[in-house]
Amino acid sequence: MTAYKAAQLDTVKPSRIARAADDEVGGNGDLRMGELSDLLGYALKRAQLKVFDDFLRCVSSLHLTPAQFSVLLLMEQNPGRNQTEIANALGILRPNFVAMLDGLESRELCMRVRSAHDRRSHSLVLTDRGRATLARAKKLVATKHEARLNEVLGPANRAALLQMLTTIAEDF
Amino acid sequence: MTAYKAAQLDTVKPSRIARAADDEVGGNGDLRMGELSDLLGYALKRAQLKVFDDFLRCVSSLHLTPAQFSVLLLMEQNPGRNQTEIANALGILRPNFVAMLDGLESRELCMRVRSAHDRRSHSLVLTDRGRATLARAKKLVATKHEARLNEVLGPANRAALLQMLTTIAEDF
DNA sequence: GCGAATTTGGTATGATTAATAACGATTATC
DNA sequence: GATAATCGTTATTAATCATACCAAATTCGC
Repeated sequence: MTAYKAAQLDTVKPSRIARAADDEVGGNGDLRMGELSDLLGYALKRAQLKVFDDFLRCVSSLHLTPAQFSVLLLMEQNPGRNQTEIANALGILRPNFVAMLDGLESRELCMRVRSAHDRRSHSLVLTDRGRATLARAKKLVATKHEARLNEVLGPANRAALLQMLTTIAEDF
Repeated sequence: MTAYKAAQLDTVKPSRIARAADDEVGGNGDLRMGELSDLLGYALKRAQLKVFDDFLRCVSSLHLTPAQFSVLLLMEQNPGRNQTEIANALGILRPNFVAMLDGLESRELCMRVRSAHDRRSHSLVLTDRGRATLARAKKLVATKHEARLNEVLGPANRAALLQMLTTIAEDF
């Protein structure tokens, strides 16, 4: 089946597949990881930590966290939206979004602008500096961070991985 | 290449692949997610949150978090190891592991036993109740949690996903 | 042997993230 | 025009993660 073929994609360290089922050591000392090696959630979390760590390294010169980067990206893609909309789109709770915006605004990367039609809400817009910083961040992410993932996984595997993760996030 | 073939595994909601490159809405209201949809780290985190959430649901009757489950698993696979060894294997810092063990021990799922050879260290062992709870947890995880992932992804995709995540966690 | 350095479990503490309740100002509803 | 809902915000708590440090026990160098 095409399905089984996927399981043996060989650009991804085939040696790992050959591990005996019950004496994996997962790189940690010499402890047996047992069925932990087959737990998707465990692998998911470890991978996520590594990827976030690499992201931070790659854009460290701009002092942007993954969360901040995603906020700036959404502002660029959706100029004029208010805090609730941006926060909701990212799964950030509105109260927690306030301090985050304070930080970005104090660095003059974005601005809260009182909306004319609804004077309760703040339209969020990038400043010129914000746009410039975002552009530089995008370049760093593409050429350093994602490029590295492409090396390790191969472009096709990376695409397949992204698709499966999106599927889990949306249809699970 | 076999690589490209992986990218079009079609058991995983092929409709998602067809999205236009620049007006994805990611399920959130109607905001444009932009290049966020192509950020592996973003997809990784969202998927991880969903999976952990489902894990919690599936084993809620046993009141076990993913972290607690992994600790019990490692105790079973490596009986008699001390706190430092178990914590290190899971990437838990020793100070933070203390309260965690306090919780498990107070529920009589495991015990700290003074080692005879080295009276500083505590050998960690599962109690009978701990073994029983772990067995039930394993069953719930396999038949509810991982089974659900198998449904959404298909078994082969699930295996490929697990392998790629492990690759990232280990060789990145 | 003996003193110095190391290791183990533990405490205290701080930073970060995540979640809930509530409030003033504004807008929408009826 | 009174009531309800929404927006940004504050306050607060819980959970997670990290660092520095301590006493007891062990190991190492000599």
